[in-house]
Amino acid sequence: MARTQGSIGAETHEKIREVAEELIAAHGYAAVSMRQIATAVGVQVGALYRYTPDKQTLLFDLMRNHLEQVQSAWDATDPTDAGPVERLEAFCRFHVRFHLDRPRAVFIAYMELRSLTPENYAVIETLRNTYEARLEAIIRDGQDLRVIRVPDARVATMALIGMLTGVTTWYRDDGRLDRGRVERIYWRLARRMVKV
Amino acid sequence: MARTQGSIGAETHEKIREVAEELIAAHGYAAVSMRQIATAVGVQVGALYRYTPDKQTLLFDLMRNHLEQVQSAWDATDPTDAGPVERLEAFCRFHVRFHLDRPRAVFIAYMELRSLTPENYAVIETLRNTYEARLEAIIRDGQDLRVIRVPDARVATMALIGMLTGVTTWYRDDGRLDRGRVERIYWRLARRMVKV
DNA sequence: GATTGAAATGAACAATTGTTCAGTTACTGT
DNA sequence: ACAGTAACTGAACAATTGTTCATTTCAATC
Repeated sequence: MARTQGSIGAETHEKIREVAEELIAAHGYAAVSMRQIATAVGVQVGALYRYTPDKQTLLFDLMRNHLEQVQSAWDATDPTDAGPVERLEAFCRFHVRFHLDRPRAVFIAYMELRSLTPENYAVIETLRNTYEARLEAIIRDGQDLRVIRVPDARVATMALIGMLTGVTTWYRDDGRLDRGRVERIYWRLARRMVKV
Repeated sequence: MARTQGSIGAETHEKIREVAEELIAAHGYAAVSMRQIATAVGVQVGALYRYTPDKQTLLFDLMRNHLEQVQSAWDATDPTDAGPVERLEAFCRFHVRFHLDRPRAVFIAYMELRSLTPENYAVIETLRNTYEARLEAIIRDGQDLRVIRVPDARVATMALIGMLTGVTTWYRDDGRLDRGRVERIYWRLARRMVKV
C-alpha cells in the first residue's frame, strides 16, 4: 500500500536528497545501497527511480548542487569593490562559515570524487577549479598591489584552501569554540600567512 | 593450477598489500572487491584468505601500518634538542616530504576512516591524535618560550595539519615545482603563520 | 460516483559480493 | 625418491546489489 500521509512528489524528492546526503556522508557512496536510502526515506526502492535515473546521478546531483551553491553564495558575498586584503578576509570567513554550515555536503564533495564517472568527474572538477581560481585571483591582485606577499601564489592558494576546509574535520558544535570564534581565528592565521 | 613462478608466501603477502593500497586509493574500499585485488595480484580469491582473515582487516592493517610508519619516521627525525621553531620547521618539511612520498597511503588513511569498524576506528584515531599532539606540543613550547605566536594553539595545529596534508591533493610529479621547492614554500608559509 | 494520472508498491532479474573449503599443486628437507 | 607441508585453486554458498515493471493505491477532477 502507498504512504498513508498525503506526501506529494516534490516533498519526496527533497527528502531523498537529504537522506542520501546524510547516509553517503556517513558511510560513503559505495557503502550505501538504494534500499537503505529508500528505507530511510520511508519508501520502497522502486519509488526512488521516479526521481533519479540511477544511483550515480543521485550522487552527481548532490555534488554539483553543493558546488554551485558555494559559487553563487560567494558571488553574493564577494566585496568586489574592496581591496584584496578585505576581499581575502571575506573569502576566508565565508569559506569557514559556509563549510561549517554544510559539513555533510562538503564531506561528499571532497571524498566522493573517486565515485564519479569520468564525465561527471570532469564537470565537478571544473566547478572546483573555478572556485579555487577566485581565491588565487585575489591573492595575485594583492601581490600586484603590494598588499599581499606569499612565496608562491598557486601554492598559497592551495595551502589556504586546505587549511580552511580542514575545519570540518575537527570542529564540533559542542566544542570549546563557537563558529564565530573559529572563523575569526582562521582569518587571523590566514592574514599572518599572506601579509606583506 | 598454482603459479608457475616460485613465489613464496612472503612475496605474495607484500604484493597483496601493494595492490590493495593502489586499488583502494584509486577506487575506495567499498568499491574494490576481493576478486579485483586477487586478479591484480595474479591469484585466485581464496588465496587472499591465507594472508588476511577478512577484507576489513586488510584495510585496517594498511592504515595502522601507515600511521605507525609516520610516527616512527617522525621520531627518528624530530630534533628534540633544538628550539621550537627549528623543530616546527623539521615537522613541516617532514610532513610534506613524507606525504608526497606516500600519496596513496595518505589518501586511504584520511578517506577510509568511515569504512572501519568502530573498534578499528578507535585504534586509528588514537594514532592520528598522537601524531597531531606532537605538533601541538611544539607550538605550545614555542608559545611558552615566546618564539611562536598564534591566536589559538589547538586551531593553529589543525590549520597547519590541514594545510600541509592538502599538498597531496594538487601536487603532480610532472608539475611546475619539484618536491624540494614545495617543501620549502610550505615551510615559509607556516613560519609566517606562527612567527611572533 | 466514475475517470484519470501520478505516486508508490512489491516482486522479480541478473550480477556481484565476502567468505569457506575440499582438493590439487609445488616446494622443502631428508 | 619420497613424505610433509605450505600455497593455491576452483567451485560453491547465501546475501546483497542496482534496476525494471506490471500492478495497486490515492487524491483530485469531472
